[in-house]
Amino acid sequence: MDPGRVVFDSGLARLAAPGSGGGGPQMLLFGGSGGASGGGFFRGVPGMEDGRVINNKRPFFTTHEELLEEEYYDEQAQEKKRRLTTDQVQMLERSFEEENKLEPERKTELARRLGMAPRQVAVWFQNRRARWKNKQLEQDFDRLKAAYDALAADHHGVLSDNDRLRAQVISLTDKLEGKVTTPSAIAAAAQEVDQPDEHTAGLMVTRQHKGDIFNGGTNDGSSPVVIDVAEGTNHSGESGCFAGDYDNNGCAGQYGGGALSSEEDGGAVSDEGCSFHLPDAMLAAGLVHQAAEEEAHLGSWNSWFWNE
DNA sequence: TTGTGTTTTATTGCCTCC
DNA sequence: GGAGGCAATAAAACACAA
Repeated sequence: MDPGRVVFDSGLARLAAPGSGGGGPQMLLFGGSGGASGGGFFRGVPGMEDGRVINNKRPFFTTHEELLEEEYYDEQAQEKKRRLTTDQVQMLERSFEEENKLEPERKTELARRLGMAPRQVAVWFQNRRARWKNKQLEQDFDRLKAAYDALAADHHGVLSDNDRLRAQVISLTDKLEGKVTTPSAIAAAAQEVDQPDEHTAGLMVTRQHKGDIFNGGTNDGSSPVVIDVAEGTNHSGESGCFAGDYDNNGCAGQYGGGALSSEEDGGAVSDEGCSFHLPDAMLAAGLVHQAAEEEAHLGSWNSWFWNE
């Protein structure tokens, strides 16, 4: 094709009707603003004047065969870019929805039907995949954020439960004020307090005592599970809900360290002269455990406890 | 009209696969 | 080694508020 030849006629009209026959004059990029931004087709395009090539630059409209020449395309790349028409974009979008990867045959066919260079089609798909990926990432982020928010709300609920249970502990402590020094009294106190709700029970089941003292060694699941309040831990190695809440130094606090020392501390109980209070069923259970250890020193009351 | 932010088109360089 | 994909980026086109 003569480099100086410019085809004006139906270039845009054909673009407005994609697929309306191939082989005719096609539009390539560059060439001013084809519509939205106003101005003539060739406004501001170097080498063009009244639609005529006035130097050795190629025209904006050319044949399909030339569109397929990458060399020609590269040559044109030095000029201004222009946006694809609405129809071109729509068709590309439809094609992208069918398959977001572009096989060579499809690329060639799309380029032919849209009057674009194959490389242009490839670039469009590349950029479209990038936009699609970004959108996916945004959606993933939104989903994760929603999940996080739900978890945070749930966590807030747990904290509220925690506060409520603390208040319950204080209330029950008041009710159960008084010296409790014997295993039978402890057991009675434990029975007096409210049955723990599901949440409290969950908190209580924090550790299966190895070598359960009540059963003489093995824990078959039927024996009491105790919480180690003396260490102020939740038995996962971290400070738990009640960590630091109870004075574990000496007997001054509600729970004297000696009185509630766990078997990890050696199990030896030295609560002489100390008195302590039972806050609720949970802690009473801890005291039951503790008292049992005391009894272990004095002699076995295991059978007594379970047969009581 | 102009400044500024966003979107779109295109390039570059690197990587992977055949 | 060539083809194709992707991330990063440039730059033109576009949108919009002041």
